[in-house]
Amino acid sequence: MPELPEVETIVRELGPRLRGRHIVSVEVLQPRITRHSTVDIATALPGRRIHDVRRHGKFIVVDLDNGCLTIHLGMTGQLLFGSTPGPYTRAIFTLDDGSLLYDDTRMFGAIEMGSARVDRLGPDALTELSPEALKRKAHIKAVLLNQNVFSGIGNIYADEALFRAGIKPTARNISKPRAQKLLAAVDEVLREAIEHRGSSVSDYVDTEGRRGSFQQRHRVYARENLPCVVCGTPIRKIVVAGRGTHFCPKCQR
DNA sequence: GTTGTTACCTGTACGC
DNA sequence: TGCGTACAGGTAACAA
Repeated sequence: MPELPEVETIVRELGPRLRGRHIVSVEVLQPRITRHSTVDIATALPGRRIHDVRRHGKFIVVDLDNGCLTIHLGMTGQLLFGSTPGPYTRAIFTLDDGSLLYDDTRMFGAIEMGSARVDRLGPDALTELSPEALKRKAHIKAVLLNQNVFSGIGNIYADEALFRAGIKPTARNISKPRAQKLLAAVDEVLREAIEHRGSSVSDYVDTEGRRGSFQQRHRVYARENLPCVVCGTPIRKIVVAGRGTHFCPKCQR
């Protein structure tokens, strides 16, 4: 499931490969993936030149000579160079020097013209964040997952950051010192994950089909009933904000 | 405006 | 082996 570190890894690979390239044609094999687009990308994109590729939260933004294209990988989206189309290929971008496939088994991802959805997001989680933004009544885990507060954090890194900060996922209205500690943990865990090219938990791979390795460093996520790496207490799993949530009942208060 | 719940979607794991 | 069911979690839409 691509969160900020996985998308950052992909964007770093896409940039050098796409900058300056021209889009020759686009074939949309599954119309559902363009459900958010008010413009038909198959007719709008051919002939356009790619200026740059950047990221905001979990969104990939491809800057063109006449606007931009936004890609969200959802749960299972993949962008692959030099790959053969398969049963889950949802779109094929033919460029002047090759092709780029968009594969997505569950089709939670989306491709659209413009940046309407990106414009509504909160600040990127890797930028300077204000602890005041975390001052909310909802469970702190739900606050971290709220992309309008700040964008890029998903279920894995929310659990990992809360563990490092020693904060229980169900805490509410946390104090400023605790919020500052949490923001530092968010920054630390995201940067560490980027160094390891993200976490490959289900089927995340980069543009060359390679897996990340940060899942080997998870301290709580997907470690239910295993001993806490700090105190040995079994890691518990509960549901918070409708998501599987892993934490150490002793280390996190 | 804020918060919580549900739907969408399909592969995988599990029990029978 | 084959079938049915639960689960995983990204965002959007809806209800309270």
